[in-house]
Amino acid sequence: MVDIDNGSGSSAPRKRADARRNEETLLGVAAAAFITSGVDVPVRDIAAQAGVGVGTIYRHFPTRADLIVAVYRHQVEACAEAGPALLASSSTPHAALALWIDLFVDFLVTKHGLAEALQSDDAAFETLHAYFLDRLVPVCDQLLDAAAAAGEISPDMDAYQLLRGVGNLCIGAGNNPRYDARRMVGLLITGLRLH
Amino acid sequence: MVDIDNGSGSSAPRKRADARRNEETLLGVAAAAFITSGVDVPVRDIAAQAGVGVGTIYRHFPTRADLIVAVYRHQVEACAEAGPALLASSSTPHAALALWIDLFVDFLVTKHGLAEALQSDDAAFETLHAYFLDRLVPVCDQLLDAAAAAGEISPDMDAYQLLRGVGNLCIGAGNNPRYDARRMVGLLITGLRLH
DNA sequence: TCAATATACGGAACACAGTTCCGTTTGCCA
DNA sequence: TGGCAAACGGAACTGTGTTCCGTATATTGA
Repeated sequence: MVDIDNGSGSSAPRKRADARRNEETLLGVAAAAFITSGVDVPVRDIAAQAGVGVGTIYRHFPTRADLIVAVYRHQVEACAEAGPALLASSSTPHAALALWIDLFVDFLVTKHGLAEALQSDDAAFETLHAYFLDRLVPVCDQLLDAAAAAGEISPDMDAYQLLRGVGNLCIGAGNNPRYDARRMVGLLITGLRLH
Repeated sequence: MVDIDNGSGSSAPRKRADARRNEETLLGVAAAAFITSGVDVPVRDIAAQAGVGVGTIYRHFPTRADLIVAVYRHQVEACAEAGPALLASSSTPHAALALWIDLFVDFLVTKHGLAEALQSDDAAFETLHAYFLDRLVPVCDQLLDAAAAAGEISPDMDAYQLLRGVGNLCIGAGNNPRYDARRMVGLLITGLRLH
């Protein structure tokens, strides 16, 4: 569904040069717009900024979720890859889990509206949901397993549920000085620990 | 902003009978619609169900938030009043806090879309936000103070922040069997406890 | 270099929900 | 019962997502 390559190699028939150029431009403009206006920024605004028609956006990114995924793919990958690394370098699995969750939270709270979109049950965000889950649940699962094996946490904590809870706690952070998502998530992870 | 009385007493000039009747009807229809379609049900749908024009809804309830508050006012009051009662009847302040939060969570997870609306930064939900906060923050504060005084929790937990976190955790509950908001909130409250 | 053609583009048009506004109706009181 | 303030209904306006199709153009083969 989301295919950003095709700059040279790969099998697909290879896209036209203007199409590739537009896709590139759109990714850049969207990234900037997400920062200034949140991921809910109107499609028309992005189109206008990029100097293309709305049709062009929809052709490249059939749903808003596809655009969001494309913009943040690198960062999500980095987060996913940090999981095993932290597990190897931390003093205990629970510490690794806490650090990894911190990474995830830092990512979410700096993306205006992303946490909201991630939890939305709107069908338009299905792809977004699926991508994050596919990529991060296995990593989280690994960390939870390790912590459970070490007897640090109860073995019945589900990775999906934990990520969902953490994502929920990040909603509204970043535009409300009285709410500190990091602190709340910290409490949640503390609560996970056995004694 | 929200005035539902005027059936007889009070000072205001007293409303016309048809107006009072419509308000009553709208509250009933809205309550039913909120259950079947969530608090985001289109205004037109409520109007059609009630057999009135949309203008009539807006006249009685200037914003959707006013309608939601009117529908759930009794339950919120009950929740607020349960705070001191639980504090008096529980074994420890932390236990009272946990029970009270459970009450709040039970309320939220059974109202499709309410938790989302509560955290939305959409200006239309300002009234909703304000009402819940005005009514519940002081109660939560009292419980937190008592628990802190008993040395059960850290004294720097802010009631607003805790309620916000709990509200966030309730988002998406009730339409996702894989996510148990009660469990997540339980972890949060556990994490609050010192040792 | 020059058609021919598939590919991509732009933006008008449509769908849908919130909200406003005003001509019409109706309850109330003298 | 007549007059009027109060309330009503719903058409119309706004903003946003999404679709669709006539037009433009990159690419390719001759």
